[in-house]
Amino acid sequence: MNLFTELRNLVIEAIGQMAEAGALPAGLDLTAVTVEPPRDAAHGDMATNAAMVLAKPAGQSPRAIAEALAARLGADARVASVEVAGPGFLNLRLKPVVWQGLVKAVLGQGSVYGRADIGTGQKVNVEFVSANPTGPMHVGHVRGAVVGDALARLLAFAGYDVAREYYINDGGAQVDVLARSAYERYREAHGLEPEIREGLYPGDYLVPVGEALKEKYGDTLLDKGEQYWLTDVRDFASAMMMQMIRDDLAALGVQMDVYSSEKAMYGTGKIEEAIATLRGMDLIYEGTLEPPKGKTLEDWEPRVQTLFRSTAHGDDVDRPVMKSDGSWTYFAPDIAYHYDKVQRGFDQLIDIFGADHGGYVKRMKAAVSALSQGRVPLDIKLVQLVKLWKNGEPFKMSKRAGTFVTLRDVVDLVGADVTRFVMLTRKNDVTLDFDFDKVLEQSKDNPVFYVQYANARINSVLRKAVDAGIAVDDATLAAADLSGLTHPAELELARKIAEWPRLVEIAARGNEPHRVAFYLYELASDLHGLWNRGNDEPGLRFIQDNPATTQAKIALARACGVVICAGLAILGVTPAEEMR
RNA sequence: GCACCCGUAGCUCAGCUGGAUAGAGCGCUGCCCUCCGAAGGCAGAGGUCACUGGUUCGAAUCCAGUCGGGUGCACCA
Repeated sequence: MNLFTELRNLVIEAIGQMAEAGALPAGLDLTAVTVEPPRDAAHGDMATNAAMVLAKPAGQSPRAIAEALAARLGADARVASVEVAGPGFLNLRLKPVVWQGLVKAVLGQGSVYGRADIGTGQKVNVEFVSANPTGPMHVGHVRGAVVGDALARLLAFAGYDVAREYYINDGGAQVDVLARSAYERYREAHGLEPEIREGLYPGDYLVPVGEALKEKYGDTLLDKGEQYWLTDVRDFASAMMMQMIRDDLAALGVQMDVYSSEKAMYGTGKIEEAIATLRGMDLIYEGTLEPPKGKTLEDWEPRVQTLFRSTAHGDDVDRPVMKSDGSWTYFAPDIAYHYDKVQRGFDQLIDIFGADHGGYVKRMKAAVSALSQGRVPLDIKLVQLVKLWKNGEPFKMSKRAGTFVTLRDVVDLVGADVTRFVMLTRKNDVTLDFDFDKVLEQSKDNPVFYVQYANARINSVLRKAVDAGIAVDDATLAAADLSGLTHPAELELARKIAEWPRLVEIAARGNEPHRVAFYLYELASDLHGLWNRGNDEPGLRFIQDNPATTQAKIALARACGVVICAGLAILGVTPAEEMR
């Protein structure tokens, strides 16, 4: 049930009829014809640009087309009035019965209302977080985790077949550092003084790892050279770190479908295969890169390396896949990993990166473009920094991890629901201020509270109705007589509810889950507005003396609640049944 | 030097992939609670959409350039 597509179909039909009648040329391209909510409510319920879009190809003036089209649209049973406005807009007003029907439809469909099928079952892979398994997740990861997860939920709601994936960066030097750091904690567990040298990870989250190592290996690793224990300790420690990360993600309500390991790709031939494939396309060559300009590198010297001709696919310079010593760069397994995703049959890939990886975007897109022969689009969302505030000043905390604020710190302080919602109140490419005081405030300034409060009010009304002996289950409400819902304030709320499917489409097309958060705020605002008007106009209150009237009004409130819950589900936020 | 992101009300930010008189919250100003739904409500002021060109019926939105701010720039991950 999407009123906007229904009305657009009406417009398209009318244009077709005009073409048949000879009033318009046949075979016009109608893709640009839109039916949208006008920005100004005074312009009616819906507006179409059809006349303006068709004027040129039809060789007629916009107003002439608009007048003729208006006559046909006005004949439809759903349309109350049509007017030509401005440069050729057609403003439609719909009859109250249309909005009443919408409320019924929402109640009938329940949580699937708004579910779009723009995905048509296409397989999408959303890769996010992908933090190094060297410690607990910190705030910097939280935003990426929330955005990725909400995006996955949004795309699933929009009809895509979504897989959430985490790429474990366990193949590089940083896990060796982890192993050495854990080894010191292992020595510590034996009562020896740990030597946390410069460059090792000092966080005390490694203390339990040291103890676990002691439990497993006893003293057999003590006083042995690194070559004896590095591999084992590394695997052991990174596995423990991954478990911790999984727990952190779970605390945030994020569940991955697939964990892929970088290390696991070494020795399988996958990297070699991916590079060979590129080589077969003449995109791999031996060469020397120019030194970067404007940035002085003291130790720069020309080196012959194996390079990927990423410039052939839109990058600025070619990128090395092999170091001068013959080992792979980080980029090589990442190419292989993305190649693997392509081979697994995904129709679309999405990566969520931290903004500091912005320089990596073009080469990754180039690689996917080459390896999929342009078939699989890769969208990379860069997630900007989160600045933490408390008591009006930048917030630093070092509970257990050294110098950074962990995911757990944040979730423990404000809860997963608040964390998630607030992280989605900005689009991804803008920095976000996270103020611990404000996000916990119970007032209108706080969007989380505001939306939750709206849902709580709706539930409160439902409970009161039940207490009064009025049946308010969805089936009853959907079948109730809603003809009493005619007040402009009530229809305005219905209008907002009608926008939900449209919003889902827009948000999903742009991979922009934050739009859902903003929509919910607006929807809550309309609900609160209607509620407040009940103060002055008792006739607008949801609970009335007449049970039938009450049912009609509650049907509207309940429809609003259905959408709030659906929206919150996409954000991964639990709806509040009541406020405390 | 190059690339990417950002620049919208005093502040924090939305803005439907090109639509009409550019919106919201905070802050500010003025009204409104003996009571009936006030963890508030109503109304108002506040804008050269960084700047300059271009594309067209129409630009905050697309393109080019300029100016500011941020980030990243061989052999790290």
